[in-house]
Amino acid sequence: MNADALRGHMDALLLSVLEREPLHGYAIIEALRARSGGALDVPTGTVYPALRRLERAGLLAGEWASDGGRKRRTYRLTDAGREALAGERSAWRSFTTAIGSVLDPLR
Amino acid sequence: MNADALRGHMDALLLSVLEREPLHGYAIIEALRARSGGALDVPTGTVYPALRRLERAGLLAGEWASDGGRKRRTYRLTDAGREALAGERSAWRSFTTAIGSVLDPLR
DNA sequence: GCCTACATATAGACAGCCTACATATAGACT
DNA sequence: AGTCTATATGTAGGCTGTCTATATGTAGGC
Repeated sequence: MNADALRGHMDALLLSVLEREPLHGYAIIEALRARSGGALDVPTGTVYPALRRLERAGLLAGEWASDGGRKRRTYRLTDAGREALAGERSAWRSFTTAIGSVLDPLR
Repeated sequence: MNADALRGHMDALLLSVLEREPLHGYAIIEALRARSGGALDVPTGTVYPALRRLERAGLLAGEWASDGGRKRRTYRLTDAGREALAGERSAWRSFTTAIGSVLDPLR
């Protein structure tokens, strides 16, 4: 997976994976890998700053928790995050339609 | 259309639009707009540098021509460009499948 | 003369994803 | 005890490609 291709779609991925249940960063990375069948292997240096950014934007709410000795920062979708996710989904459809109509010779 | 979303897909778009016939930059922009039903309106400051980049990479070959007093630089796909286009198409399918599998709740 | 469409090009800003590094706990194996 | 792997979070700095803004010039309509 080319790095640049992800540009601008990271937010949608993070919001989407948090739709059903709150997760912490590491679990999010695993969920992305699992859901994509291994195609998406996003480095920590991408995810953690992105989560912070989304939290600052009010789309996520983060909270520290402890499981044994390990500290985890668990993120959940805010209401604004849920709205943003709907927008991202819509944007994704427009995006694939637009690029697809150029790339796909039969259309 | 969000600017960042295009990242890493510009090459595929440009190669694809040049697949059938050589075109000059301005015509490429119009072709992208037409094929996408107006969704893709790529600024000149994006296209011209990108064409140069693809030419340096050996995927396109550019040639100056004149139509009346107007100078045009017409680009055509090289063999390497045709191969690259096939790779871009394949990458695009992988990409949409991967992202789609995360974004689409029914899958 | 002025405006729009056609046509190309560059400089500099900006954003976000990456690599690499730093830190720390838990558990398995030797 | 020491090592290794998996778990878990985080930052600094680099890279690169898209954008905005600007510049230049021709052709044709009004």
